[in-house]
Amino acid sequence: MAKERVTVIDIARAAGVSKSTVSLVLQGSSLVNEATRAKVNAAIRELGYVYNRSAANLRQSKSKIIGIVVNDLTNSFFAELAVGVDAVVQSAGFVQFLANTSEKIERQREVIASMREHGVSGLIISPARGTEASDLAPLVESGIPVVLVVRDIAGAGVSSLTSDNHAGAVAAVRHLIERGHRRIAFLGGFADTAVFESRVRGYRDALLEAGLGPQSELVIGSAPSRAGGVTAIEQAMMLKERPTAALCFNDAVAFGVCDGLRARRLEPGADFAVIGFDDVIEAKTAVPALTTVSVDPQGMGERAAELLLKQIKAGRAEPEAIVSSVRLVVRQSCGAAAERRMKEVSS
Amino acid sequence: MAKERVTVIDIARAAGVSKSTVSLVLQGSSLVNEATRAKVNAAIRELGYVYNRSAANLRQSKSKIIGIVVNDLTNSFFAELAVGVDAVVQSAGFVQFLANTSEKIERQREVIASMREHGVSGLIISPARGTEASDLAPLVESGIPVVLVVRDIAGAGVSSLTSDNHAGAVAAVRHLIERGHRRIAFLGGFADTAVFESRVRGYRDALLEAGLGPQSELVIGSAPSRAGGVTAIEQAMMLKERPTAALCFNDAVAFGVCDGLRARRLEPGADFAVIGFDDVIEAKTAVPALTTVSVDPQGMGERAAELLLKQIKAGRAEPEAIVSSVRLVVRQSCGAAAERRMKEVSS
DNA sequence: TGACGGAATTGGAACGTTCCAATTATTAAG
DNA sequence: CTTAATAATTGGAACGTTCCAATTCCGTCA
Repeated sequence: MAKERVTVIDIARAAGVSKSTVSLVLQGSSLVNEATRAKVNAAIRELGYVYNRSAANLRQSKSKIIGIVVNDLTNSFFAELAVGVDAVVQSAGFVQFLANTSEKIERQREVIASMREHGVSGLIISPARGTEASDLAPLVESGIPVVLVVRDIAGAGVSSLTSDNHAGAVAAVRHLIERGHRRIAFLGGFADTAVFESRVRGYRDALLEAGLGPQSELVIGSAPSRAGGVTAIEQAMMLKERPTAALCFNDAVAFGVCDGLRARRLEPGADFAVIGFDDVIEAKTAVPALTTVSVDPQGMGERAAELLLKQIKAGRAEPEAIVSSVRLVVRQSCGAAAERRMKEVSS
Repeated sequence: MAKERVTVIDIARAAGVSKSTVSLVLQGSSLVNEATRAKVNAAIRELGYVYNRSAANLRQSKSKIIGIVVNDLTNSFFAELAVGVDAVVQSAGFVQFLANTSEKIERQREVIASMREHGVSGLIISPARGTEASDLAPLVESGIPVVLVVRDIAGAGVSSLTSDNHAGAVAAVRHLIERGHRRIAFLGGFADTAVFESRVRGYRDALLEAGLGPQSELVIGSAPSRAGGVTAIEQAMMLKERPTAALCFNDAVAFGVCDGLRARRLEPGADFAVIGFDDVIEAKTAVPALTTVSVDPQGMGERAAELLLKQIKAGRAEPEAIVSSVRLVVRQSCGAAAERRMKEVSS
């Protein structure tokens, strides 16, 4: 029962042609006669041939693999990003090699090395916290196209695709100010990331623009998770002057903030306004539906993949830094929808 | 700047040894002298050599890749499963090839074919809805070790790792009955899956055991998502005789049910008892914390990977069907924790 | 000194594909 | 019927590694 591997040579023999012809058929070449193509395909089915990509890769010294490395797959933002990438990558005839680093630089180094050994033709990386340009240097020198996504790294010399975090935060805070809020917190996230930095900067700028001084005690970091959101809002509610609204680092934190609010018998959307960031799928269906800055992770994954494929096709391309625009999606959790409904009725 | 690929031969030349010796070093063979090993390693670093796995795979006709195909990566249950697999697989020196089928049989066929072409040494599959034994036949005939996870497929002739859905459902429903509930609903999930079938069977058996007749109108299917949970509970509340408690198909549905309850000004845990299934990470931190049947997706991923690695090592092993036990984790959403606290105080 | 044995090293063949240049078959034109 | 042009097919080399059998090295013992 231990079957020998069937190779192009076996197919060739069965179909009465040469291995070169079989190879041509495999590649869908137009050079081969329709009748022989049929014969060959029949033999392939007959013998249960499976293509050996290792051999092909070796010969052509290139593969149809693209690698994607994410820092936290259990965060649904990144899971969605990955499925976005997968969708376009596979429809371009590539296959995706996905690795999760759990924010560990060392693990990231390993998986990138492993991907290079497998001869990926390109890499999409959402770098782990603390990744520096020097960590990526050997990779970019090798000339493999790389697209950094979500988190950019200064001086890395590769393309990047990030969201306009600053503008998103500004829009969210302006909206809260319009709704009459004066004490607005920024909750969650690790302070040492570029994403955090730009979102907080947007938050500060919007506050300043409205003449509301910098309220440093209202910026409260935490793990960027649901649990982190709970602790952040608890901390915020310990202040003598409590906030009445919060912009959260991401949607997971925002959900945690809602949880923490309810634990204190406060209803998010009614008693306290909360705005998230990212617009993960659950944001729409949660109760109250989450007002959030839509980043469209899946769409970002798709665009990153397209950018990468373009670079692969073009050979060596100039690195470009794309910042994709975001928009505020107003739902219930900031209390705005209700007010607007009233306004619509009264006008 | 276009660099030539550096190969073992270049290393050999630089280190003044033969390519065979370099190969030995690469494989960590004990045959090679410590001094030469050092020389070779120095040359490897010096020239920036990167191992070509395609060539190695071709020669040895085996790879260090294991494939994992899941039916829905955006569901955090499966994302966690994947990270569990990744953890053990990578510490065994393998690398993970992850693909998402989005429940599409056709896509599943493609990714499995692609993985075979890449010469994976084993496959962990959480099959798409409607997958039949015949879909997997060519794969299992090829002798590649396969472990089915989460969803078993009758007659496939491969190992499987599932959770004890029946026992979990029985435990959950018994708990609700003990708490005094008499009208208990089963909410969410697609009726044509084996997982649904066994959970509902457990639900029915527990009801029967307590002399509560079959309450067929209380079994309400829906998409196994948060949005699905909202619609299911809405439907349940339209009945003339409303339920007072529900066992949900999974945690996502349970969260949706909580949302739907709140939309009707009912507080989950106080006014209505809800129990989930799976115990995803958010279950613990949600408010109210979700009572749920713990399936430990990450642990399941780890066990599936271990099972697969064992089979790969053993060559051809007898297929085994493992059903991993589950346990009811009582938190707040079923109202039990509060009662118990009262009891503890009074006793 | 020579023979022996274990440790370390080595050249060449092989893995299954693709590419290239060359060959053969077919058709069209004169 | 010959020649040219085009279409279809082909054998062999090459890709970078590992494996095998063979060889060299070196110290030890008689």
